[in-house]
Amino acid sequence: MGKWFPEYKGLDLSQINKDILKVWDKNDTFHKSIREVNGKGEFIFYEGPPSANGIPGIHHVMARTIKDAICRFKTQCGYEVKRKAGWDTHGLPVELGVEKALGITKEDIGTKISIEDYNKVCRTDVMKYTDLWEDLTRKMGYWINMDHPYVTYDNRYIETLWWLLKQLHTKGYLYQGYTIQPYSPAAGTGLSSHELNLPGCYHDIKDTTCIALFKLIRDKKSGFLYNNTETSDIHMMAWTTTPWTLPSNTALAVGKEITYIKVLSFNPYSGDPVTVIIARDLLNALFPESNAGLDFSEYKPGDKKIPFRVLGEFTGGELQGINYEQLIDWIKPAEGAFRVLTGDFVTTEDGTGIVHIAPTFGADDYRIATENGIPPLIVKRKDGSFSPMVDKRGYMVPIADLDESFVKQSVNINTYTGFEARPVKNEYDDNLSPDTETLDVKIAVMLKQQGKVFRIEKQIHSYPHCWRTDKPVLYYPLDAWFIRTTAFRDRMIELNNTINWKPQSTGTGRFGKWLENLVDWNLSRSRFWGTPLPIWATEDRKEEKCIGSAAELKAEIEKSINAGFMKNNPLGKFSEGNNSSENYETFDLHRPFVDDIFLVSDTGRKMFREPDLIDVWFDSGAMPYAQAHYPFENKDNFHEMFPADYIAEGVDQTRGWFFTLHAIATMISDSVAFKNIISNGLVLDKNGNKMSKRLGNAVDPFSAIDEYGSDPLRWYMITNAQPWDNLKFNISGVDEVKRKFFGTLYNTYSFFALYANVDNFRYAEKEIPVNERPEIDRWIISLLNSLVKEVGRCYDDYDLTRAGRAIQEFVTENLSNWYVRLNRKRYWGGEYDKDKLAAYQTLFVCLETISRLAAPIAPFYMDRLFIDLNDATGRHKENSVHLVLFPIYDESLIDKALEERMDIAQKISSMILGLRRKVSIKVRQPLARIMVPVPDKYFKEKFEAVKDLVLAEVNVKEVEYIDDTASILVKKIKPNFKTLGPRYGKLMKEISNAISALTPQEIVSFENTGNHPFSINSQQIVLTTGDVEIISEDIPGWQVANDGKLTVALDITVSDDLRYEGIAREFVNRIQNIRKETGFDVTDKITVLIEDHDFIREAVTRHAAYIRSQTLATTVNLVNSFTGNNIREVDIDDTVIRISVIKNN
RNA sequence: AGUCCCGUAGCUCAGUUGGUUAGAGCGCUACACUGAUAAUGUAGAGGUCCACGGUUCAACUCCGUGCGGGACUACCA
Repeated sequence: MGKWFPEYKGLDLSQINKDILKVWDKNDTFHKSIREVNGKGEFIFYEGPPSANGIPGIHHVMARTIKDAICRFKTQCGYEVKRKAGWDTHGLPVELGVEKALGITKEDIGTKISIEDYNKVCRTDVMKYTDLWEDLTRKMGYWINMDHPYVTYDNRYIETLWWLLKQLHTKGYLYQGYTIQPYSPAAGTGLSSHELNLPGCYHDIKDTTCIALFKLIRDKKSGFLYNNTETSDIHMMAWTTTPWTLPSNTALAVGKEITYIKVLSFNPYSGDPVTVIIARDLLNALFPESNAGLDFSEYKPGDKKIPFRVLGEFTGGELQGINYEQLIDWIKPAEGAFRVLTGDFVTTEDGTGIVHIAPTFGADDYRIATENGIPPLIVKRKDGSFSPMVDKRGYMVPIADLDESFVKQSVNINTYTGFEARPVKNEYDDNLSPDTETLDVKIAVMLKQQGKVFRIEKQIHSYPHCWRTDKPVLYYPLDAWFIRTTAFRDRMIELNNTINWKPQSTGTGRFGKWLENLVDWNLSRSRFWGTPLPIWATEDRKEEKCIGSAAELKAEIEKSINAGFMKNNPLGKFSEGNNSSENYETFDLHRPFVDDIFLVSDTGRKMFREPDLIDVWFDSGAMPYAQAHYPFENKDNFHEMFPADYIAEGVDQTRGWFFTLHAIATMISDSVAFKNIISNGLVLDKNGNKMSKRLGNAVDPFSAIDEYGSDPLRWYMITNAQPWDNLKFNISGVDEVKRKFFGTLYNTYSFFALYANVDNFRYAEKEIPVNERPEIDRWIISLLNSLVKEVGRCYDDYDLTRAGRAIQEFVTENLSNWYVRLNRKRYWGGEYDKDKLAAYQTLFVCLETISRLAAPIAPFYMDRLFIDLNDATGRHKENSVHLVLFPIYDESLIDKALEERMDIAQKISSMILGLRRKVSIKVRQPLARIMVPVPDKYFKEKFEAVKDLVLAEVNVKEVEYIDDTASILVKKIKPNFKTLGPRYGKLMKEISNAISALTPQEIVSFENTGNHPFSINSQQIVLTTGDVEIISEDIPGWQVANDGKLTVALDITVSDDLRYEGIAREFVNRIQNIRKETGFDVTDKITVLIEDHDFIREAVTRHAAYIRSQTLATTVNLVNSFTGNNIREVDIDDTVIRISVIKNN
């Protein structure tokens, strides 16, 4: 005898989770699933490596479900799905975590703790929650290959990174420059953006602002400006909140499309006439409209009201390229300075619409200056280095610090002397009292005396402060290494257009726009735990070397030893070509060890390593290469792992991992790194707030999985909202999924198993051809095939949400609530005949197909279901749903007409049930007939096919069609806007009114003749039946219900015959309940004795046979008195009857 | 500030090329049904489809401008 279909006491998804994990372990299911079928080939997935120094959260379950479901689906499609796990181990979060744990700050590293010890702590700390992560991976059913995960701190991983960097360096794409970064002069350190975002960093401070006047040089370019000027000079006005940057000014920026005007007026401080240029939109901010009419001749210096006159108008584009005189002549810059540029960041919201550019102190300034070849204002120091004219302590450079010949050439000692060695903000010098005149004020006053300023004002604005010292931050240029990503901008955009983004808008919008506005990638990080920059340079930076492999480094060190710069070779034990971890553990490429390596230049000079680390995003973005240790390994089969077919991460990775993957692949391989991508949104708490440990609203994935099992969690996350929408995570939603979807599916299976076991169904019989099965079987099979088609299409399109929703709808609505409900009687009792077999086969196939369709999203329960179905029948040789191929749909089994018929049946049934409820007649009480008006000629044919189902469902004897339309039906007519709208346009409103005004007679005649001519505004209009919708709304004297075109009427007369039958059904119901309460088995035979009573006598006598058949009773007798036990009292229509139900021996 | 996502019932979400009664589930209320029962059915209450403007015979749907929530990037005279 074959196995049974297992029957369960209840649905415990948490237990199933655990059981299935054991089964997978025992059968090694995951490894078996990594195979290809039918030569499908590989499907490559890249895992965005998590960092194991944090505890996994519920959002990781979300992201990983999305990853997992697609990979499982592709496995089911026959692909060999490659997916290597990895760990991200470098980076600031790790360091900050360690700093916190050790109670130290960045300054302590190298002093209180050695870099070596510090990095040692980082190395262990970063893996501290590895166990938790692996546990989550396992419990949530995330199938990823954990056998040999890549680890970014591994020397082999770093070696690939170095190789990649060398490729870029060789081609000139890796260069040193500087970048404007927030810097704390008081703490002597740069600040990261997150340090700037710490709460309380921004304070309001009061600054001196001024509008400076930049005198233009009259030449060919500017000549057109002077044609109607009364003054000999023309000035551009530029506003600044940091007058101390004015000495560093080397350019002015205007907006290309912005309109500027030339204004004649007086300098309010000197009283001299001036001609100035300002944006037209901002004219009245400086020159009040009310002063426009003032007489120039009456103006006296010192007057509050200053007359002005507009003399001309031009665009920013016309001003481009004009030269001006240096505003403050302390230090001369290199050639090419003092030019008007155009910049897209210039606005007319405040100031003058003209922006002063100091390339050494502003990010925008730096960028626009670089793009236009404008030199920054820098000074040469005694040690030969160059720096901005403000030093890192926040002081104007003292003349004494400067190179002597530079001073001779470029410094105006007379003018500079009063200002050198002053702090740019008083806070930087503890000896200065807060009310000391600031440098800003001093400069402003100086400009005022020289007539070079138009207005001086105090302004309050918010400004970032250093969180350690609480002193204002300085934006300061710091050395950094860059990758020239801008050189690849167009190619990156081109390649991006070939990527399938989900949602598309993230690709074209957020990511696409990011690429269009790309700047060079700042690779430098002044930290300790990370991949060191493999560049060595001589002290004067004239010569540099970029190292691309361990072997190369070893060889270079040998040269260095020969040159006498090193004593021994730290890579001495390393042997090239041996890729074992042992070989790669004989040295360490991290700091401080690399810092102690000195190389020799080609000219024999000593070279030092550049102290920076590289951005960790380079680590993760290089993962396609580095996980393979390319090109040191996998050189020939790299195409089998690159590019990825699919990746998925949170949308917050757009500028992170998504970008670095894309950039590196473009630069190194001229290829995309991934072909398809899902970027998901955030997981918020149920109120839409960000989850955080601090607020205590974070959901623990482990306890959620433990309570519900992973499947409901996964199902909820996928089906509740599209992945890219933020998910408001509510655990009650998980509970609902459990009850609604899994509960219903489990019930359906339980129902099937119960009867299949009774009848010993094992799917051993020959399959009954679908066209020989009953209508309702063909209907559910049709829907099932439609479902397979739809779900497959959705998965193929990376649309998990639609796939899951379609499956759920099918299971709960169609399979359970309609198919099983209507077919229950086919399974219990009766012969094991063809009809019953068809019922079993149909339901079995539905269940089995569902398990295969839903397996990617709910891998545990679906495998349970599949195994239970398959073990009893042995239909598949595979012992897991994850090893079986995705179902294939049969187009010929999809019958849309049949689906429509059943839709009619469902609607009419529910209308009749509604009517019964309205008049309070129980469904158990049979009724004689329903009447259905026939809306069109095909209707009768359609309804005949499903008539029996409807009648059985609503307990009515027969159906009567009403095709005679005129007499009893009350009709309603509605215009069909879709056909009429395009034809009549503006007349629609009146036509609509005319149609609703039709009398019943007119409607009838319209129906009979098939057209209805009439006129509106003397325009002739002819309606045909296609232009309107005629529905039968009411049948006077009947209980009637409507749903769209469908109408049904119910005859509610209860004759004696019907009443007797109703009573008999009441008895069946009571006896069934007694059977169940008493604990009889479903198959037990019984004897029923009913106390005789006038009210029920006729009913029981007439329908004894019916009662017997329904309740498995051998005898149903009326008696006057009882003996024996199990005597109950039942209430039938308020009459109490005693009844005895006894199991036969 | 820029870019992107979202805004439909108390809650979570559908709503397909614009077409006239805007749907589902949960929750609430009432009544039914029940040898699938931690289910199920029917009905009721609950909507200015964020606002305003435009296109159109017709806008939840298309366009524009705001407002609100969120994410990322950036911090500017």
